[in-house]
Amino acid sequence: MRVNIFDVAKKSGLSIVTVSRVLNNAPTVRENNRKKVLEAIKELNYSPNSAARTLVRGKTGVIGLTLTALNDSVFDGVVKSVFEHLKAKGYFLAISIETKRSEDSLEPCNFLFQEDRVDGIIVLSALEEDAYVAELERKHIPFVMIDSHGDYPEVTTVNVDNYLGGYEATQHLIGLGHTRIAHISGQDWFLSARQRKEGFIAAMTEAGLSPSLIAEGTFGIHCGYGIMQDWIAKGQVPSAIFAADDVIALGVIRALMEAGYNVPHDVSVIGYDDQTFAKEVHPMLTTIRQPVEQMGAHAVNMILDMVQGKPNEHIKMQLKPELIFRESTSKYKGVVDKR
Amino acid sequence: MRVNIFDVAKKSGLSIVTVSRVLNNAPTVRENNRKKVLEAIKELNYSPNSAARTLVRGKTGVIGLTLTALNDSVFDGVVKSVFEHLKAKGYFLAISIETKRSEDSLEPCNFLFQEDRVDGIIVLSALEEDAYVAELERKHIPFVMIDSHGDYPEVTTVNVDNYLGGYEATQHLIGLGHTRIAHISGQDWFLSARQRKEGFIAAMTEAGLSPSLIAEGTFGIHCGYGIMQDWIAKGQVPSAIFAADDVIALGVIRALMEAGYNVPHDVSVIGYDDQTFAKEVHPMLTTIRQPVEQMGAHAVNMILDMVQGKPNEHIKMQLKPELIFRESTSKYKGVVDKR
DNA sequence: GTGAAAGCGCTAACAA
DNA sequence: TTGTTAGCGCTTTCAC
Repeated sequence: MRVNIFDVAKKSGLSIVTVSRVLNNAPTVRENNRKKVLEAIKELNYSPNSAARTLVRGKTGVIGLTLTALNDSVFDGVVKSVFEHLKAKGYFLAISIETKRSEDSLEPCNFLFQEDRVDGIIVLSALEEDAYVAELERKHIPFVMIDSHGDYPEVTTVNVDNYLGGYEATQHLIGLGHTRIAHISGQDWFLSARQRKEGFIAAMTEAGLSPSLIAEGTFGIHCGYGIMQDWIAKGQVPSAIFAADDVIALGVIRALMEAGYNVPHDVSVIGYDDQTFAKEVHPMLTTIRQPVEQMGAHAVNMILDMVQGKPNEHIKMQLKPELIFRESTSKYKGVVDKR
Repeated sequence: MRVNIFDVAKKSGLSIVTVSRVLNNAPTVRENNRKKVLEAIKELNYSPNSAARTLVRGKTGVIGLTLTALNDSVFDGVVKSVFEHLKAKGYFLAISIETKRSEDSLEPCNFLFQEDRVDGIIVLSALEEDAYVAELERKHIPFVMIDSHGDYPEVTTVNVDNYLGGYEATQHLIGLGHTRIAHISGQDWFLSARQRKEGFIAAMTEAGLSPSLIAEGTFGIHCGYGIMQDWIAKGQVPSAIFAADDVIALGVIRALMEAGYNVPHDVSVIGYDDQTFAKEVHPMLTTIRQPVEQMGAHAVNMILDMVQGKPNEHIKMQLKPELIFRESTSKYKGVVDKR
């Protein structure tokens, strides 16, 4: 059978209480005895049973994270960051991957919420946010949302300033001399998509340009290709395009290349997210990078504060994105015409 | 305070034992009483404390998964599959992201292994496999390895036939009429890299071609770009290239395009893994897809069998990859020369 | 500084 | 069919 605290007590000649004290770094243990216990622990290769601890302490020591996809540089970065910071504080990470629920499913909105296996939850860019918020509040499970789409005054959130990102992406293009600039946005029900678009509009308007070329696309999907093809067919090729994410940008570039346009010579394209592939493709993507490490770090700090009962005035953290200037954008070279 | 089994017992007018029986679907409960209990459970919104269950049952109901990166279509697919299959069996998924250990770290090789929080572990394409295997066997933690690089006779593994993948990729190129075919491999210490290379060599040799153009690259890193540039500089441009993964292929294509070559007109390039971006780039990548869903499904079945004590003769499962023919490869058009 | 005893919430023997 | 009793391994009063 597994070695337990009694075995350690017996071996060290002390009581289980003293062993427990050593385990928990209680100051009231004679140095000599502490050594004995530590030695016994090492010799027996003992480690405390976490279920027993959880039972008596009422805390599990694990934080849940719900997300929809892993294969994304932003999510990947955030998850890694969350994992590392949790690990540093002695917490475990449990993951729940939310797939689209079938319409008529009666299943509660998330697996992780069904049991008491986590002390708190980090919700990363959820699809069905409203349901999550409602359920989590009903169950009184502490939670933090990263990249939330809706607006929940009572909820603690960590977001990146998408307005600023859209604004800076557009300014970058304007600074390069472009005036006919298009934007392909994400789905409108994503707050982030709306904010990037607003940033675009603001920058354009400020520069006295018309922000009229806007198409609504779909994050992460190859919509850029179709939209661009459409614009090409209609003879509406702008000299620069701000795509709401890198995948859209990729599709745009593919359509342009197939139609004989050169990027960035004929058309500049800027993406968003700085996906891993962004610096592998030809041309390398100019894009907006999100501060994934910080996002994870803050989310962890906040959720642990909440779990540990520290006051938390449902903070709204807002982080800044960063422009990464690579090859897919360049100075305006003149009227665009298919060569 | 949280509602517990006593509350349910009181409310339903039965003992906690009967409640427990209902919870565990014991057949020996009068239908009438079962209903009463169920009703009380619902009214009180009760759910059993998992720590208490874990403590008494000696099983946690969670399976750990260790990996090195998420941002990869293959890993992503496997993790999703593992998650879904575990969920279907009522298990939770805990994740540990292995980052490279600092040289002098005394830290045990993996976080998840340190406590008794998991019933078993799925090791996904680990970097320091030997250490893992040793540690896990020493601790008697059941485990299954997916995409293992070394050769461990005693370990249960799920792998994809990389030899076959390399063979088919090469055959595809040969079938297209190519004869001067190069291969950029992954690091040689990856079994998968060696096997893909062997498949390449076998296919070439079988066709009476010389498999002499081989360069050792680095999985997932932009090595393809540099190697291809080198070949171009030396005037050693083959008419087709089999890259050991899609990222390498991307780099190869970028170098070719920058040097004025057309892919696939001048040079055909085939990748490996079918990353998400593979069908977004221009040209869309021809590649080898791994059966990620099956990999996850089998790994889960195996680990749960082991956890539940079913006999398991350290199975070596070998799955088949699939060729995805897209745009980056085409029929041999004649001598390659820069146009 | 240390230990005896109670109890966290549940399941498994054993009786009834 | 149901309930009583005894733990699972640990932490936490509360005496000593």
